[in-house]
Amino acid sequence: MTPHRADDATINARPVIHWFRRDLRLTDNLALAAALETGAPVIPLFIFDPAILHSKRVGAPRVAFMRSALASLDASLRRHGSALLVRHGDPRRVLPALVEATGAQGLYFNRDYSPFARRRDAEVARALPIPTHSFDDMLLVPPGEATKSDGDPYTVFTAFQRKWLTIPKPCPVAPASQSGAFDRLASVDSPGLPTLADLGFDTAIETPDASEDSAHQLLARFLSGPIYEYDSGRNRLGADPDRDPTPGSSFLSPYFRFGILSIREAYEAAQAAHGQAGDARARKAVETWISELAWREFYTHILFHFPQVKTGNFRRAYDSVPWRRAPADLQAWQEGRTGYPVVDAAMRQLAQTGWMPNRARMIVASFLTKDLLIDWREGELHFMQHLIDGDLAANNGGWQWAAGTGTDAQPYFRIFNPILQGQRFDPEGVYIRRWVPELGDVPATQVHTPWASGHLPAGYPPPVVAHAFARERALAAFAAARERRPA
DNA sequence: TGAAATGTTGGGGCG
DNA sequence: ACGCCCCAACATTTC
Repeated sequence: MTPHRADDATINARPVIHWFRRDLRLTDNLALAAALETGAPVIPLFIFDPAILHSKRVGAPRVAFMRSALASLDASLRRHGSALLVRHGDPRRVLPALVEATGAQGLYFNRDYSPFARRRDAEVARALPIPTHSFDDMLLVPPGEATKSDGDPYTVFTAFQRKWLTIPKPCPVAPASQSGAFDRLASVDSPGLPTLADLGFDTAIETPDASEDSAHQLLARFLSGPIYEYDSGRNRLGADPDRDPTPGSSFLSPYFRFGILSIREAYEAAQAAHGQAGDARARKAVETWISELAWREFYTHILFHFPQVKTGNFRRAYDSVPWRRAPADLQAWQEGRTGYPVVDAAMRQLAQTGWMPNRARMIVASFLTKDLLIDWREGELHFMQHLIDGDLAANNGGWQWAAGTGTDAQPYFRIFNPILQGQRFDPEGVYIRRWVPELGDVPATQVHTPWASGHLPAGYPPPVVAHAFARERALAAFAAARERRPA
């Protein structure tokens, strides 16, 4: 390392700020690395924005998970002789004040492509007297870089992915080049993190540890075997999380959501796994997992190019679907009391853990939008309030896909049968019994249709609606909407 | 990353 | 042995 010269010290006296947002890690963080490379002291900053914290889409589970990530980040920074500087308020006011107080000469952050964040960041840049430096860190391919030959964004996933796969992906920042650079972190006098109660959330579920180490452990375990069976494993709802915490899913989504794990690192690791796969089937499984990364990028691009999907159907043909206002049914779904065991198991897992496997998400989304004919926005909101990985773009995309209203959505007549889905993906009823204790003694032959035995176990409700009836009702409602306004 | 309805085929029971 | 029917198993179409 080159010794500092005196004039460097003078130049470098004025610090720069790294503003952490959805990149809560020190490893392979583009904006942070760039800030450190300036040679100036780097002030690591996080801002709790009440506008986000108190929005109806934000719930205690995700805030608790994020707080865990911040605590871990703060601890890491303290090991480097620094600390996370925490501020509360509107960044458009907090940042100018902080720049004034510290004499900072630059602001560094990684881009967030959501409509809210883009507007905020533009206004922040306008409000500051110093240059801002932003980076494409969150995605392997940023919005605008995977478009059709005429420049239009893709709205069909398979076409998007074909293109996405051909685009060279960035490599992780070499860790060695950074390790010494952490010496540049400014010493920060921070009172420490607010508690959940300080942030206005009284109770919260127990969340997974949100440290970078935990993310790396999950990734390593997933790569050690499950990734080679991912395409079937992700559908096994009943795998035992005590014996195998990452049975079929990677469980990395909450870590990607907050940038606790670098997407470049994960992609590079998956590419390596692909090269080491034993046979074509294993290679295909790895490709399936990589395509989930592509889905994440696809939906981020979709929200970027079509911000109106946040509140409206991507396919306007379904604008007149007569969604039912059925508060009791909605509540039964939210609380896992629909009388359909696999639906109830999944909804209770969500309430208790803040997470669900993707298969379960598809099942409960189909049930809400098709069987109950309740507006996908209700489901999207509930998911955002409970999911620790809740992300506007991915969640919205997933819900509109399930409802049939989205980009490249499944056709409206694809209606999941909650009994068959349970039998297929939880054949022994292990998943159901884990989350629905009332069904603990029901044998596998009855566990998906507990009403069929003639007497329901105490405390477990009869089906909220008969699936065969509900299916016909949904088909008629969607078909009528299409007829009123063809696609 | 559907499910149900409808169509086709072929084995086997039976008169 | 033959024709008839039933129906499981699979394929195709429809929503």
